[in-house]
Amino acid sequence: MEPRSGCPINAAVEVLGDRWSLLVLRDVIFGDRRYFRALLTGSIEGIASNILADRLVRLVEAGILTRGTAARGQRARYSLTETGIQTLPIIFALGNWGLDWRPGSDELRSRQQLMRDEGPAFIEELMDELRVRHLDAPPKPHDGPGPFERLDAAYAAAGDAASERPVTIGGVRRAP
Amino acid sequence: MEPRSGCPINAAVEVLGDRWSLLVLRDVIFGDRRYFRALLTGSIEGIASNILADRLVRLVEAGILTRGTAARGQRARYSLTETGIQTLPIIFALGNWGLDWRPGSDELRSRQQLMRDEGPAFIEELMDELRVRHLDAPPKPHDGPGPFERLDAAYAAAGDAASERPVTIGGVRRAP
DNA sequence: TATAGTGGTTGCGTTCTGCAACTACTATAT
DNA sequence: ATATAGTAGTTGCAGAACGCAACCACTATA
Repeated sequence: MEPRSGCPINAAVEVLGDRWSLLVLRDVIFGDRRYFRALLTGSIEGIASNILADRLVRLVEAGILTRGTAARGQRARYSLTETGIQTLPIIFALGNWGLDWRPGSDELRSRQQLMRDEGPAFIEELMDELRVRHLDAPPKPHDGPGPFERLDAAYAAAGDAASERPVTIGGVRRAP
Repeated sequence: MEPRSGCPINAAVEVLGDRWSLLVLRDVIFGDRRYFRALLTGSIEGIASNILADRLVRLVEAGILTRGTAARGQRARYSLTETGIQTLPIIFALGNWGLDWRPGSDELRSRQQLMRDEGPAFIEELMDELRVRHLDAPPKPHDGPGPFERLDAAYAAAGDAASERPVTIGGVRRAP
């Protein structure tokens, strides 16, 4: 994989510029999916197992993920490196653009909306929390829920609202 | 091109997640390359003509570029839309990551370095200038050189420095 | 009338992607 | 001991995307 040029934008595109790598990272970061099966079955876009296997190898080779030592057939845990944690601003920028200029579902858009509303400090907070989860950094004390808890709460609220609306009759919630 | 999911990150990846689209946009934005031949011959990564033609069609379809009306064999000028201008933060984030975590050449890295050093306001300044160039927005008055002139100067200085160093003898510049 | 320049298109071989089935191993329950 | 479920992948194969070189249709200039 010799680089096509010395441009830093190209250097990033060569590693991350395909239809799956950034989605795998998204699921590792926001979904806290650390195992092959979790990434495979949890992917809303439906990644194929051979593609996932290939991307995990590439991301490890690029120094974005590390793979815990595990023999074949054993649970192998993937962790973000600092290099991987630093892809969050890229994912954030992509999500903001998608939110503004592409269609999408309300549930999934709510997470991006919250991140943007909270401002740049929130991204730093998320990255700090990723260092705790993936790099064994000492936890920082928050008052109140952590950044990922707030994201999950926003997502759950939007999901409930979206699934409630069509099955609510006379203000009474019905079974889905 | 039905979306694989309603996630805004995925929505952006579906449009921009390949090995060429963002590099074409980089050349339109930073190199001010507006014509097919300029993009083709100016590409440092060496894009093929059929790939470039395909990407221009896709970027126009996605509402990122517009194509000036021109018959076959006539110069057709491509312009950024507001949607296209708003990809700058994505390109900026990718470049920052590439600068930090991937190797590259000093000349090409200097532009990214300057953008980062100047801070977020500089990105806004660049986007404003793109609106002038591509959307016929009224020019904003600056004192001193515009943002792209500053970038080009940084690039030229780094390029000179890189090519000067080995051919400078006794402090006197020699012909390359 | 020729030459250079415009924006592409066409063949053709290579690489990447995606689906389904399968492999090899471990852990747990019977 | 044997069956079952769960782990992380691998393999085969077909179709799509990519990349190189050559070519096309048109315009402007000499």
